[in-house]
Amino acid sequence: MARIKIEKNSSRKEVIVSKAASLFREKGFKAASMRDLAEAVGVEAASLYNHIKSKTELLHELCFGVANRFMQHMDEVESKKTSSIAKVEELVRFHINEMVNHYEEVYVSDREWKHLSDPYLSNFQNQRRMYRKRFAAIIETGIRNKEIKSIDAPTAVLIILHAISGIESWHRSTQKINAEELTNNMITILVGGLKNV
Amino acid sequence: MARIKIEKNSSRKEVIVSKAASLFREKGFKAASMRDLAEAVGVEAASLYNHIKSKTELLHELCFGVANRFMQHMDEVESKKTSSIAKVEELVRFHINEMVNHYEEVYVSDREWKHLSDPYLSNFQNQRRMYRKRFAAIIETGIRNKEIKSIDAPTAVLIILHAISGIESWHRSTQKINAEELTNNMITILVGGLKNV
DNA sequence: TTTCTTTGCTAACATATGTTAGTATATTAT
DNA sequence: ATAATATACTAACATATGTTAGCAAAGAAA
Repeated sequence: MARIKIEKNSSRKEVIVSKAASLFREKGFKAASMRDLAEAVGVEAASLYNHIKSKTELLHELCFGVANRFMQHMDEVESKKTSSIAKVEELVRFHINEMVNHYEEVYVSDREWKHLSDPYLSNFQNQRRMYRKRFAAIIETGIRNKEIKSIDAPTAVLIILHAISGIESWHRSTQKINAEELTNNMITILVGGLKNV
Repeated sequence: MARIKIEKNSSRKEVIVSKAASLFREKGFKAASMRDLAEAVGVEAASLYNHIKSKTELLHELCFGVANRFMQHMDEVESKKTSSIAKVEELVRFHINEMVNHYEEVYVSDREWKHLSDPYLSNFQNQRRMYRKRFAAIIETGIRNKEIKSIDAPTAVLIILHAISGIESWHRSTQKINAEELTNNMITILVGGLKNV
């Protein structure tokens, strides 16, 4: 009888969630079927329901898992006593790092959250809005301090976040430059583009 | 009997394609059903098939319509005898403009092309790859001329294109700054981040 | 071993979905 | 007015999909 293989310190549910991430990334949430997922996991579709409640639950887990990590990091950054530009750089580095190392989950959370349903949907949207507001506030402080060019802070946030999500293309490209070089290039352009000379 | 209303100089098919764009943008290609589309158009689902061949055809029309406009613009830019940085700026302005004024189509083309099927899929992917290569080539020339910072050109392209696709968030935000201001801010950060000082 | 719990399987369901057939009704051309 | 064409409608189909019910087998606990 087939059985879901687990690594040490991981539940069967975690295996399913992880496979779901890569499937949702590849095909999109709607287009990825539970039968696809079952096959990826090596089991029949019905068997998945011994471990999860529903397909949507998989999306919850992924989206809120990612959102929580970012929120927690934001807390940490805000509490530091560094310059605004340093904070921005740290946020950017964290985003890049997450996108490089937890590609599938972050990507899915970013692109597929639309398919959440209330109350999760509203909750997620609020978190997202809050995160961006806090990011923008840091930039605004930087502008007042003359560390950062005088630009519209929400626009800057929007540019930064979306630019980073472009790492998706990097992941799929055949001749990748290495991750460190990628990070440095992104910092140069994004943070460099903000800095007051 | 219900009838699809058309404006002057537009076919019924164009009305359908346009409504499809906004539906695909809102719900995603897979999640948007032909019945949804029919309702948006004001007609029964089966009636749509007097004008279109299939649901996928709608996606073709949208994706290739957008891709062709960008390709043609790239031809124009390349043939100009301006500096590299000016070319980059013109490309960026065009992208922003398209994203602001043809939001739905551009967005759908950007996010939903995965659901094309071969041979269209490969064709689209090739066009996309080509476009980016040509964009990167312009940046590389700029680097050799010392107009542009010494960075990895493909990474720069990736950042620029994805940053612009972030205009999606701007479109949905309640308190939008105006389009011109948005453009200027984006140019400042993106082109400013590239320029050699 | 015996009992209990976990995990898997087959079968089936209800529903949603893209699409086609066949027919009726407008609109346009003769 | 008549014929021809374009457009719409109802009904139905085949298929895909999320999920549940009921049972079997495997592993852990006693």
